[in-house]
Formats: sequence, C-alpha cells, structure tokens
Amino acid sequence: MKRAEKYFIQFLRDNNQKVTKERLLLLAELFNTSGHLDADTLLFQLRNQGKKVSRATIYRTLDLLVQAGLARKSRLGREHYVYERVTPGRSHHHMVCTSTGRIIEFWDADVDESLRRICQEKGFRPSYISISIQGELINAGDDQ
Amino acid sequence: MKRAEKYFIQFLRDNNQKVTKERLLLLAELFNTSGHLDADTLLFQLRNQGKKVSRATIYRTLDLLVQAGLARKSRLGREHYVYERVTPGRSHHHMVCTSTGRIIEFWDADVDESLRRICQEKGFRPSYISISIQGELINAGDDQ
DNA sequence: CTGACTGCAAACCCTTTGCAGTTCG
DNA sequence: CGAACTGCAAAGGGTTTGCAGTCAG
Repeated sequence: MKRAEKYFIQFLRDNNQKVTKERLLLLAELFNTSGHLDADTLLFQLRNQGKKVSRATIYRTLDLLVQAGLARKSRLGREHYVYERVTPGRSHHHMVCTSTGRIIEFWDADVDESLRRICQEKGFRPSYISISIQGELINAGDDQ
Repeated sequence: MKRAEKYFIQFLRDNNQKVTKERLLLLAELFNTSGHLDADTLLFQLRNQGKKVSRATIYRTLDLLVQAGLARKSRLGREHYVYERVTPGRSHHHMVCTSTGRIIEFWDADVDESLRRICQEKGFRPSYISISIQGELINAGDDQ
C-alpha cells in the first residue's frame, strides 16, 4: 500500500503532474478495496467517510492510475466501467453470475500458458489476457 | 444464410412477432458480414446500398437476434457494443490489437475444457466463456 | 507566482424509449 | 381491422469536458 503510493508519487513527478490529497485519497481507497469498483461506489465509500471528491476528479484520477499501471479498467458484462487495483504478479480472471452479479476470481497457470502459446503461434504479443465467464453460481451461498 | 432466416422467422412466429422487411434485411446484413459490427456500421453499410433503416430499429432488431440466439452482443474493449453472427458449433475467442484495433479469432479445445473443469470445481455453471487478449500483432501485414 | 488541479454543470455519445403513423397477418 | 412495427426525436445514464476558482511547487 505504501509501495503503491510511493510509486504513484514518482509517476506523477515524472509526468509533471501534482501530488494532491484527492489523488492520494483515491489511490488509498482503491487499494483498500479488494474487488471491483465503479466510480460511483468509490464516491459513496468516500462520502461515508465524510470525504468529498467530485465525480470528475474520480474519473480523472482513475485514468491516471490506469496510466500508471496501478489500476485496471474494464467492463465485466456490466453496463459501466469497473476498476480494480493491480497487484503485480497476481493476475486473475472472472466468473460473473448473471443472476446475482457476484464475481468469482480464479487463476489457472496451465490455461495461461496455453493462451500465451497460442498467441505466439499467431504472431501476437499479448499484454493483457482477460477471461470472463458468464453463468450461474450453483450453490449461491455466502462463501468467498 | 437461408437456414438462419428460416430459423429467425420461426422464432418470430413463436413469439407473436411480425416478419418485416427491416428484420430480414438486418439479419441478412449481419450474416453477410464476417466479423464484428456496431449499430452505426450496420446503418452505414445499409445506407451505401440505398437501404434505409432507423437506428432504433437496428438496435431493436439486434436485440431480437440476440434473443433468438443468432447474434452475440459484446464489448471487445471498445467503447460501444459490437454484434456478431453466431455460427452454431463455431465458438471462438478474440485477440484485439491495441494499436490497429484488428481482431484475430481463435479457438482451443484444451483451454475450453480446462475452463469448464475449473467452473465445475467452483460450483459455477458457465453459459458463455469469453477470452479477450489485448496486445500487439507483430507482423501487422494484411493476412487474414 | 504560475501551471496544474478541483468542482460544478453542461456537453457527449451511444443506446433506449414514447408516440404517431404504418404495416403485417 | 387490430396488434405489432417503424421512424423520429427526445430522454437516459454513465463518462468526459470547459471554465472559473484553488492549490501545489
């Protein structure tokens, strides 16, 4: 967490951008959240802590975090963007339950390796592999 | 192509909906296009042939085609929806070139099987598996 | 101080929807 | 004929942007 902040500050300096409290706040909030966040959720999480940041700043900062490689932006079958922190070396994929919206993360080294092999065969240099499986969670209990 | 039309007509009848020239036109155009289409591209393709259909009808009909299982709707890392024809038994995944936007389709039975196995382990019943690999095509020639 | 940032509200853009007129069955 | 459809234009909803005021360096 500290590491990310340090990295972000360096990134900002390198790009002639300013280190503001809003930016550090958003970074911290993103990194305190384990799963996926959309801009509005982030806004309300902060509001609940009595912290105010405008929606515009949230979007602008999230983009910055994406540029810095600290966050990832995607659409997991939902209508709007969701963001999540990037943890180096901890890639994962998603199963999205179409009835509850719940997201299960998973990872499989063999699958990953196979996909990279296929890319190589096709002359494609992969930068990001995303697997999204839609379906239904069978025992929709409350584990995980 | 004929097969799809027949199927679509049956689908419409079964659902108490009407077979209109606009619907058949859109079905035909989707099936004449090999790759991915967004609503506007479809609109312009038709305009170029002197055929006029409103945007609203395009969206409504595409949804119908999705319901009928003849088309698939997704966001391939682009900002808006893209649609593509569904060819039964011909599932595939995508590599999206981040510099040119070009899309390469691929399929691998082993990967598919592994993913289904993982779903089973997690108690998840998959209905649609989507793999999207972003990266760069190395020899960006003009093959395929 | 000056350039960069924030907040606000308006603009955007693709998609959806309400309505009046048209067409299929 | 009557229910369902089309086209138009306006509404929607998340995201982006212009601008005036504020703040970091």
